[in-house]
Amino acid sequence: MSRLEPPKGMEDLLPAEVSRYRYVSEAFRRVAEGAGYREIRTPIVEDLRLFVRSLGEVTDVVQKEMFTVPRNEETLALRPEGTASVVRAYLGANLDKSRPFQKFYYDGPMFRAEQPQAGRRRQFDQCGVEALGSSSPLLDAEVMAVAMRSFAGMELQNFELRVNSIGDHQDRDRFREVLREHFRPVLAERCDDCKVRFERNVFRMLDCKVAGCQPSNRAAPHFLDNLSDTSRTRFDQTLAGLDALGVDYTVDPGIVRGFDYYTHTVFEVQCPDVGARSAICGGGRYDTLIHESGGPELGATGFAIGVIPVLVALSKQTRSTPLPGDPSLDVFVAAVTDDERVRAFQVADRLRAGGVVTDVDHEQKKLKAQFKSADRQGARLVIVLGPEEVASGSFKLRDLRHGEDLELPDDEQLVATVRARLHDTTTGGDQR
RNA sequence: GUGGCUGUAGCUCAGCUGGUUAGAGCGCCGGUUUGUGGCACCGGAGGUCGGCGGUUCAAGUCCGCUCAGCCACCCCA
Repeated sequence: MSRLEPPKGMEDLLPAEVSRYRYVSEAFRRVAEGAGYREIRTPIVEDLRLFVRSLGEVTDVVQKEMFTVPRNEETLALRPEGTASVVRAYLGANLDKSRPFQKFYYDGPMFRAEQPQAGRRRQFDQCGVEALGSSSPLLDAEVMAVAMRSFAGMELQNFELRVNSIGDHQDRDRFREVLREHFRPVLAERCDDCKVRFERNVFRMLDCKVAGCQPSNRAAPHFLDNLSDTSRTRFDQTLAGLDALGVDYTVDPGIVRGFDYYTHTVFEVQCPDVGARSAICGGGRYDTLIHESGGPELGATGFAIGVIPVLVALSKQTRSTPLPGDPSLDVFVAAVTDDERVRAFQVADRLRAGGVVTDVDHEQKKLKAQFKSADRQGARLVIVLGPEEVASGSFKLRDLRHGEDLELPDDEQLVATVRARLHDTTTGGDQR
C-alpha cells in the first residue's frame, strides 16, 4: 500500500499545532464576545451561486480558485470566505425583519485553490466578525478596534491598521473613469498585468508593486479626493471614531479590496513578519450586499483575520510568553509490575473523575521507562503502585519537581490529597 | 497558470572535483540503578540517498524527465 498525502495546500495539524490555532482563535473570541458579537456557524459548503453573486463573477476567487462539488443537479462550492454565508443566514432567519441589527462572529476553515506559499494554504482558518443592519460610521471604527484588540490579546507585535474609503457605487463609477483617464496616456509604460487590470479592475493598478509602474501611481489621483461630500463626511466620522478609541491607523489610498461587495470603509491590518503578502486581516463596509442578496437596503461591515498568517508572524516574533505547545500532565500513575496495571488504571480514573489531568502507561513499559514517559509528558507527580503498596493499601507519590517522595494511604482522600499537592507550590526547593 | 530554490535516518542537516560496508546532532529503544525521571557515560535500532530513465568499469554525487515541498508572481485572509 502506498501512503497518501493530504491534498495540495492542506495539512494535518498535530496536537501542538492545534494548540497554537486555538491560542489565536480564543484571543479573538474573547475580544469579539466582549464587544457583543455572538458566534454563528454556517455550512462549509454552499450553493456555488451564492459566492458568484456576492463576490463578483470576474474576481479571481470565483473564476479560478473555487473548489466545486457537483451534487445531482446542483453545484456546491467549498466556501472561500465567510461573509456571503452569514448574510444568507441572516436573511434566511428573517432577522432583517425581527431584529435588523445583529453582530456575529465566526471562526472556521475556508477554501481557495491557490498556489500555496508563506502563510497561505488552500484550506485556511479565518476568524471574522460581521455587523449587519447598520450604516453607522462608528460601527466601522468598532469593528476595526475589535480586530486590533484581538491582535493585542495575542501579544502580536509590529502590526498596523491601514484604512481607506472607496465610497459608494456612484463614487466608484466616477473614480473608475478618473483613473482610466489618468492611466490611459501612460498605459504603454505599465506592466502586462496592469494592462489587464486597466480593463478589468483599474483600482488594482494602484497597488501594483512593479517598479516601472510606481511613477504613474504616485501621480495618480486619490480616491479620497474624488469622494462625494456625504461619502467623505462618513469616512471622516469613522476616522474620528478610531481617534476617540485611541486606535492608531494610517490612511492609505492604496488599500483596495478584491471583492465587489465592498463600499466606503476598507481596511487591512498588516504585519511585515508574515512574508511577501503582509495582510493578516482584511475587511470593510458592504452596504449593498444585503439588498443584492434579496433583502432590504441595510448596511453592514466586518472583517476576517487569517489565522495562518498570524501564526507565521507570531512564530517569527520573540515574545514574553511562548506560544502554547503540548499541555502538561498533573499526574502519571506508574505500575511496578504487570500485576498492578489494572489498579493503576483504576487510580488514574479516580483522579480523572476528580478533575486531575492524569495518564497511565499503555505500552507495557518497565517502571523506569514509565518515569521517562511521565517526565516527557510534563507530569508534576508520579504515583507508584507496586506489590508492597497494594498489600498495605498505600501509594507512593513522587514530586518530579523536587524529587521528593511521600508515602500516603490510598483512601477516599486520594484525590483531595493529590489536588492539595498540585496547588502547593511552596513545598521543597527546585533541586534539579 | 508562471518563475526560482530544495528533496539523504523520525527531525535538522553534512557528504570535497563520481570510487570500497552512506555520516553527525537531536529524538527513539536499552544498559550503567532486581521498584524510580531530568544530567552523564555506554550500547542499539532506524536509510531501496523523492521516483523513473540515461551516461559510466563505478552515480547520493553528472544528464534528462517526473513527482513533491518551499518561496515568489497573479489574486487574496
